[in-house]
Amino acid sequence: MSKKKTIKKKIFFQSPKGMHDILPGEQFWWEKMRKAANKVADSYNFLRIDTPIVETAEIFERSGKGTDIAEKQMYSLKMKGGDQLVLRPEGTAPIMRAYLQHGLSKFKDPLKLFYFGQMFRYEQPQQGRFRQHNQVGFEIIGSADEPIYDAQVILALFRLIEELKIKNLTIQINSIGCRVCRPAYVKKLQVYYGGQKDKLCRDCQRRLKTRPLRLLDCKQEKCVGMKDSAPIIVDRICNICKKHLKDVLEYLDEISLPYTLNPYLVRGLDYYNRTVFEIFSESSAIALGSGGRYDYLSEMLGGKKTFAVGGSVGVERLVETMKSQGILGGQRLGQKSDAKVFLVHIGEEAKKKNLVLLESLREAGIKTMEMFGRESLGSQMKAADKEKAALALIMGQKEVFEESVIIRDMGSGAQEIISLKKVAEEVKKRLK
RNA sequence: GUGCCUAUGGUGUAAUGGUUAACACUGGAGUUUGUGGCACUCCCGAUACGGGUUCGAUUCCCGUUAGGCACCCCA
Repeated sequence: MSKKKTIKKKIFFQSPKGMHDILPGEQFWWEKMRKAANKVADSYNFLRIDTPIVETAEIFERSGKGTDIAEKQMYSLKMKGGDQLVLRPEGTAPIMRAYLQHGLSKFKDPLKLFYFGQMFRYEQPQQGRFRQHNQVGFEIIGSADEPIYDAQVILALFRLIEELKIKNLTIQINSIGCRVCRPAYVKKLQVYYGGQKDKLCRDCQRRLKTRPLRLLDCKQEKCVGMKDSAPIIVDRICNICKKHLKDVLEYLDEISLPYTLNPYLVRGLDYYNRTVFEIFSESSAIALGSGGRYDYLSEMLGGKKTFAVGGSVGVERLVETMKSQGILGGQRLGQKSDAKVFLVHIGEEAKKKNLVLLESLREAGIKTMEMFGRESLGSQMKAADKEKAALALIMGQKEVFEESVIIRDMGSGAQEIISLKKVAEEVKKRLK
């Protein structure tokens, strides 16, 4: 092995597992995401909120009690003073924390908030699952548990995904009841499954105690068969919850959103009550977005009773879906600049003058490209061609002396000499 | 955390238990220091890492790391 090689190997690093660089060639989709999120938020008047990327561990320990997200998948940081901070694994609890901390209930009721930020979960990466990922979320927080808010959150998420031209969306929706009626249902479920415990898969035998609702969406064959005659949650919830669900569905009907009532849908986080939902596109089995009502979260965080509903979409999943559905939005994938003017210099003096020319074009609002590192005219022209420039501005010794520049139409090859003073004007005229 | 599969230049692919690891694209220089597209020439650039078997390993074996898929879980 040569010396050169060993040096190279030593400085070889890669991004941490499950975390990715977003390279220039991909920024196009991300920009599209940001624009779509801002547009939808703006048109429904959701106000942007940003919370720190780290929070006190206890926020998630309380809000995510009993879930893998809070108990196994958090990146935790031990501070010098001894307190524990964690990289946020989800966006809702921090927002509720901010809502309570700043007394945002005084600001507006209900308060509609949205966010776009990074979340961290320590888990095995696979398709659509990363250790660092981005979510866009919408939350409606206030003093009333109006079912129309549930519909509004779903609507906003749905429109956001639609805005990205992702096709054939469906919404799966369910109600998981409230404090009053859910425990009775869970008990019935445990009795039903408990009676035939040995027929269950090993995971489900464990879940029977810890997370009985999860039995309903187990994918193991033997468990799937049993769920058909299992008690159905929407039949067992209390009348108030039933009414709430019915109203949500009616609102969705009113705005013609395509939903399916899925009695087996349950959610990961325990702060949810009543409405839970997930949004899918035809092409993938993983949810693009999800959410639900979380009327108990504020109390779990030590605040007073506050009603809330919210949901989020996974940005990486949306980008992935856009790619797989061939959604490019018209522009080339590559890093081609959209600048149309290429500055070419011949010689040192011309290079200096081009720096000045570049500035005056910038002041005139004209985007330019150049390759100051290249010296030969030929290779600069080649570059101008490759970058698909419409015009080349060529400056040589003669032009420096005459305070002029050659303007060349890259399409026709026609060129003429014009005075430096008139360049900006002429370029603008030609680009029209 | 568990299971299965994978790992060759920046990208996509070849090949081999034995000389200098091949091809295409991309990138750079030139043919053409006052003019691009085509063409031609040249150049940069790789066997993920660490062990083992062997006279010899990029190839076979083990471990690690990373990636993919599935489970768990979840956006």
